[in-house]
Amino acid sequence: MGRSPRCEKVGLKKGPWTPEEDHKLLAYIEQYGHGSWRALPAKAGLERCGKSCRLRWTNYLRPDIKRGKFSLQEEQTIIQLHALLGNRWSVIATHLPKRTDNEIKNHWNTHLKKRLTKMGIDPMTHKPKSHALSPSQLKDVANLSHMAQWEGARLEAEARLVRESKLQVSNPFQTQLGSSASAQFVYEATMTTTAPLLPPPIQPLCLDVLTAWQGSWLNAPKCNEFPATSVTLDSLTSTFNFSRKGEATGLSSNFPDEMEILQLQGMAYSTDIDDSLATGNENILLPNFMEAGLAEILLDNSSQLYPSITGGNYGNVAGSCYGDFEVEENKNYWNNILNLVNCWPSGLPLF
DNA sequence: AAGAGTTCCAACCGCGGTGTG
DNA sequence: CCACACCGCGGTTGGAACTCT
Repeated sequence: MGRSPRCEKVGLKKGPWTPEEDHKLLAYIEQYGHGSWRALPAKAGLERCGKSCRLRWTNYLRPDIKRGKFSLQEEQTIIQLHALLGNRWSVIATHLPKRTDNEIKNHWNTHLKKRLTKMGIDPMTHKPKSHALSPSQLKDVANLSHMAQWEGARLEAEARLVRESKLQVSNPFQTQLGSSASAQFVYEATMTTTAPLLPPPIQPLCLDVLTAWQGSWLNAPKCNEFPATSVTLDSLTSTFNFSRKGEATGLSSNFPDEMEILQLQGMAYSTDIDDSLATGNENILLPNFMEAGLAEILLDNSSQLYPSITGGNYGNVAGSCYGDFEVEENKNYWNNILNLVNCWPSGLPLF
């Protein structure tokens, strides 16, 4: 059966979009919705193939897209979800409000992958490089990888449910909200606009695999033994101190965006942020992964904080034993992934 | 100032899944 | 069941922008 060529028709334009083309596409979709992408270019007066139009819309013109730098919170979420899901960018994008899968994929490939590599973590497996592990740890890692595969499959299935419920939202412009809307929002929108047939969003179970994973690290032999952790598994929030906007550990300068995300995700924080900033009341409850070491590790000045990572003399990377900093980083790294799941509020689905 | 090297990201390509007649 | 068309996804690329020497 041969697949027919798509964008190869003679006369169809390729390459960068002009403002005029953008305007045509935007105007058409706002008025009529995209409908069939195949038919859209002719109707909209564009000399492009439908596929090119779809890409331009979903990755650039959609009104709910946030552009610009990724916040630290977003980067953490990407890394944590990538550890569970791998390169399933569309699924990951459902957890990053206003970000497209293409943007996330680009950011991963150009920034995050390199930073993980520098940390001595394999960006594809999210495991420390194997030469640093003892045989018993390697065995644990193998077992837990198997469990993580199951967990990833479950999360992906839940993401599929969300996508399916989105498709049932009747208003075409609501469907254009696409990946940015939280599952709860989609569920509510669906319940108010279509027949009440959908089940409520699924509340995921605790991610036992990662608890086990962490347990394996904490029971590691002396050489790689982690110091007593300050982040307990059953502590869903922790006291987070900061002096003012952007100066806190783990918060980048676009602080309001991060709080917006936390609110979207239903994260608990006890004190009104603005009041705290104004009055100097600095104790605010935030999910504990916000204060963990990964935040600092991922900051661009990590080379000063962690000289061993970026070529300094600290630690013994070449041998079988990590330096204390790197051991701590690996522990925090997995704590963060675990916390992403454990911190998820009971009222919101993870996917 | 200029050339070389690097980074970044919008856009393209091709595959697989799914719907339809 | 088959053939085909459409859509969405992940991988890759080309060139603009930026940085370094």
